[in-house]
Amino acid sequence: MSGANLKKVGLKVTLPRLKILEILERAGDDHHLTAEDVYKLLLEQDEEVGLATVYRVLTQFEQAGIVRRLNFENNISNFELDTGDNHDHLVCLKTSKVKEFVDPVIEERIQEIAKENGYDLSGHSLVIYGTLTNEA
Amino acid sequence: MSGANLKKVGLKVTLPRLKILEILERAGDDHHLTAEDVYKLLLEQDEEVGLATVYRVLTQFEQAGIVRRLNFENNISNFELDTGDNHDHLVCLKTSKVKEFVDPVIEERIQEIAKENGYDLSGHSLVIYGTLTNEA
DNA sequence: TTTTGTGCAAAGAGTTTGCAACTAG
DNA sequence: CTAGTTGCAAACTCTTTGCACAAAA
Repeated sequence: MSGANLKKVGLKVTLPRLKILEILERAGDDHHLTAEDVYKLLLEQDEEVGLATVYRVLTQFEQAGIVRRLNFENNISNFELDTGDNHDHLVCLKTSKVKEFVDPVIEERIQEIAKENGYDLSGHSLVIYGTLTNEA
Repeated sequence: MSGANLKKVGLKVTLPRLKILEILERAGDDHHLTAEDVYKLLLEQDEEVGLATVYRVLTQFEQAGIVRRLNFENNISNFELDTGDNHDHLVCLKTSKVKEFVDPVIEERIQEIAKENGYDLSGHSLVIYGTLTNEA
């Protein structure tokens, strides 16, 4: 993911956008960042980017399919790079650590359930909540 | 559900609480009301209840296990009577109509996934989004 | 009467927007 | 040059809180 990709979706290649992309990449799998998180990380590396810009950029990325917006229980948005695999999430209620998983069985049932009920499926959101017991 | 049940969970039987309970009951399966919805319904039947009270009461009901709080995509809370069956939701993106379902296969997979990943399962949230095609 | 609940207005959190200054193409 | 982008402050939406008054037990 880089400048070329930004251009491809019709977004000018600017410093804030590149930096935010970089932060999302660096965050990896079990960090699903809030806008605030991204903003703070930018400050830590002495980038002068406003919080409003972070929101705008994340929203644009979402619309461009670069980023997924996740809504966990707290009514606050978390963002992750959209890797294309349509994974779901396991959230630890103690540590807030997030793990990703894909389950073909569930995936299939979801499609069937949508069909059975006369819905034209467009997506789903599955979050499993629990507490991590013995850390691997 | 009535005054007796309120008392059982340690809540005084008051008019706002009874009226809100009544509204939730009347709403039925495919109406998952926001606090605002409940508030407006109260006004429509000429009940003088403040929005803050609606929020307070719904939160108390949630803690008492009378009500479930649902968070769909929009980061706004919807409330429904907690019937005990742990159902999930199908949401129509056009009409916002909500349908409930229970799927044993998915239920089982969720338990397995939690275990496989070393999580002590405490709950989950599954929402399927789609558009209702030919209304039944 | 004592405890608990209520209404109102104000505060709070997260997010969005208007606008003048700036910058990539 | 000029259309798109940014930072800031102000606005907005949903939700919670402080407090004086009111109602339940």
